[in-house]
Amino acid sequence: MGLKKTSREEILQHSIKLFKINGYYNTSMANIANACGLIKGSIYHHFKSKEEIGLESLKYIHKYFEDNIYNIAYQDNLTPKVKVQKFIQKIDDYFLNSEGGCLLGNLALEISNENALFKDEIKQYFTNWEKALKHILICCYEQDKAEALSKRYVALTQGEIMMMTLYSSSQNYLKVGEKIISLVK
Amino acid sequence: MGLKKTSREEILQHSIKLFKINGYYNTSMANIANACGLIKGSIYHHFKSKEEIGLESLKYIHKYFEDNIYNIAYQDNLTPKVKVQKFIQKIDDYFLNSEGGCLLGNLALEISNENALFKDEIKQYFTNWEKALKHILICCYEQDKAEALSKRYVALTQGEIMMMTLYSSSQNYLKVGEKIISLVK
DNA sequence: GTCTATATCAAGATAGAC
DNA sequence: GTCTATCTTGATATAGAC
Repeated sequence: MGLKKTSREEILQHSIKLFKINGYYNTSMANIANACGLIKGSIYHHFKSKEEIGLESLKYIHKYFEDNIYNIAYQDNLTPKVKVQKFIQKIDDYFLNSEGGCLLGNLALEISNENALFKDEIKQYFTNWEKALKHILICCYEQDKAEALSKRYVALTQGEIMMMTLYSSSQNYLKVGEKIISLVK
Repeated sequence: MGLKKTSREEILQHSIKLFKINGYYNTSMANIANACGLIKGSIYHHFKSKEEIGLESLKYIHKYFEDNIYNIAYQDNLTPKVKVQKFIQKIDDYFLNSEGGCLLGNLALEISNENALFKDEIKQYFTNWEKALKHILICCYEQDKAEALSKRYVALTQGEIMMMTLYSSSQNYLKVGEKIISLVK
């Protein structure tokens, strides 16, 4: 058994958890290193700066959503009803098990004003979320209506994640998904 | 004309703006002092710590909402329709002119996990917001429905503030208020 | 009430040994 | 790839002169 080599991905996963729960500025390189069983200097072998870790963390989550959730909307062998059910199911699986809520939503409020790269990534994440949902809803609604519904439900989901985190209760969050599913006949 | 004496309130107003736009941890005592035309050491004459400024900032906003917005719901000389119109109008006036969005929403995601005092204040702010809206909606809906609608609209408002800040567009935010108003006949 | 000056600590980051 | 050690900066906070 060789010695454990810490991978970039492993560092990102620990970073994501810390950023979500404690925030970006309130998470130090020492905190990240400690979570990985390293000391802070060692992290710089894998990433050139904290900002790079932050941006890669956002991209990592974004890619997960693209590959596992948004893509459901474009699997045109599925019926719209099945699509929306799978889509919501995957989103719920993620956020009901995500301590600290939504990293991209959190950082949108914490630092998107300060960092254009972070802001662009976060905007793309939300824009593509809306696009995917719209692509499902287009089955039952005209363009403008489908788009308006999608935007509203992404915003509402973020608002409910905020409340779920604050009140430690998933009750109202879950109703959002049910409502979206009911929009598709 | 005597020399300007900096008041606690003046410091809070500058702090609130900085916290909203740049975040809590990313705003330093030096930033706050600079905005007030002081140097950082001087702030400690007015507040004993940054944490006290943070908590007082939350309470300051919360009190503004209580005294100027939530109270509208309890002015029982007004009709429900007028109440909801004034209520929404005041909220829109605030957030459409609030660079950086909602301080209490922002700090809910940035640090409520870290600071129980902050978290309690933020929860009270949202709970009282929901209660006030429910008190208006109770004219047209039964208890449970009024409460569910209130919670949903507070969450949606926070989600739309997030999107408004991110995309620099108030279009979707404004539709939320229209929808709430239309709920009351 | 504000200033200068400073104490103390923790942050991000780098160099070089192993 | 990880470590020890260190550099530099900026953070919160305090003491005491004016």
